[in-house]
Amino acid sequence: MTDRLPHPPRSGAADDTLRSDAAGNRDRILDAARALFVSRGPDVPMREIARHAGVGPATLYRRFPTKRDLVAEALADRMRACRDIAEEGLADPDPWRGFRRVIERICALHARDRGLTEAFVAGFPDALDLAAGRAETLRTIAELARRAKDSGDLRPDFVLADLILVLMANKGIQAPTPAARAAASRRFAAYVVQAFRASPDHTPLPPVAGPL
Amino acid sequence: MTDRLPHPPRSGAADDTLRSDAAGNRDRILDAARALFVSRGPDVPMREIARHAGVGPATLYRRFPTKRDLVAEALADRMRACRDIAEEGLADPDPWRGFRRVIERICALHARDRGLTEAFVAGFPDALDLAAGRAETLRTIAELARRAKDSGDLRPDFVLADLILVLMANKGIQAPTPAARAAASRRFAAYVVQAFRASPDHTPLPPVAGPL
DNA sequence: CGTTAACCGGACGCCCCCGTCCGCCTCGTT
DNA sequence: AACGAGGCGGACGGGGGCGTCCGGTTAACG
Repeated sequence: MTDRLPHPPRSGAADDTLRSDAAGNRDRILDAARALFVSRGPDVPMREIARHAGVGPATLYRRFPTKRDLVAEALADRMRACRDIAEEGLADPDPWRGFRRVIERICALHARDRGLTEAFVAGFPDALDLAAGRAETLRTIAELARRAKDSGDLRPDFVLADLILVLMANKGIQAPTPAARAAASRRFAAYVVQAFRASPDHTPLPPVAGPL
Repeated sequence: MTDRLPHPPRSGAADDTLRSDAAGNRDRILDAARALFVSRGPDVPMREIARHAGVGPATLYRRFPTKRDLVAEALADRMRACRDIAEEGLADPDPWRGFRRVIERICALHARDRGLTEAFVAGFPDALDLAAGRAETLRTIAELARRAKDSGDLRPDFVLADLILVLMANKGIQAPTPAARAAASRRFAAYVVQAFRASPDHTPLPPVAGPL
């Protein structure tokens, strides 16, 4: 109980006390995972990622015991991109233009790999990095939405859950090639922006949650 | 070549020269398939459907050699419902109101079971019944859209592919319970209607297909 | 340059799903 | 009542993904 451990219990963060080959493999695994998530969706077998990275399955599982760990690490920078997009939108002097660009850019980002959308929708509570990034992004967008409502451009009955709704819907868009999917998502985002825009005749929106 | 066959080559339609127990089993298989497609999505294993119907796997496979056959037969009435919805919309004296109702009702229908959406999006060329129903539905909606554009209520840059886009997006909507999914889809459909409505400031829409 | 501990990947066993074959059973008819 | 064609479901072999163990290998350090 009182023994001093030869290695301090590795904190959750990426341990940089990794042997050089191990670190290289780790990076290659992450690269392969990112590439495959984009090209073949988030359901690629772990095996496939390992093969593509040129390592054995054991190495992959040792470094990332569960697929969620791998996804979390692989998607960390995308999540940061989401945060940046939201903050750039908030920085726009015109709240509505900022909001609009946020919708367009986030849809485009999420059209690239759907794993990010899953992280956003489910917001899995493990993977703290992702959850934190998600929360901060949503907070920023909420503030942006408030300002856009105040300026009278965003419809007042918009709620933040509608953004999740749009991202889920965006995830459903399929196309034979990544380029086609991007184009379809772009058009979809344009429609969404139109739908969110305030309009003199505001037919009331159905409630977010169904009747209890 | 000139022999008269004891049984005429069974036409693609459901053969009614089926022994009574076989017919009963066939119906129970279809009921089980419909129920499971709704409650657990279109990816339920064939085994599960057979178990739920109280028959063995062989019986299921004998009656429906491929899963696509089963899906086609199970979804035939939903597809008919789509057709009816479209025609009722076309019958509405106000084209825009008809169009709007078609969007709402078709989204609701497709929110119930996603298998129908797959049939609509992919429009698989086997399963002739489904393909025919899909084609007729789309033709009717195209005509309705033309009228709604003429009346100035539907934005002129709407194309029929946008309906497919919306259905794909609708398919992406997830929720813990069927009721919640229905509610979310309802709200989504309302947004879509708003997006499709003609507006004085028509910011140009991104093209349907991306740059070549 | 030698030692050692960490790392590597091939191989294993498990489970689930798929599609098919075969011996028994049952409906429909004579 | 008895027959036979058609139907039935249990059982089989194949394939693929998953998560883990172990003997060989290699980086790191004295």
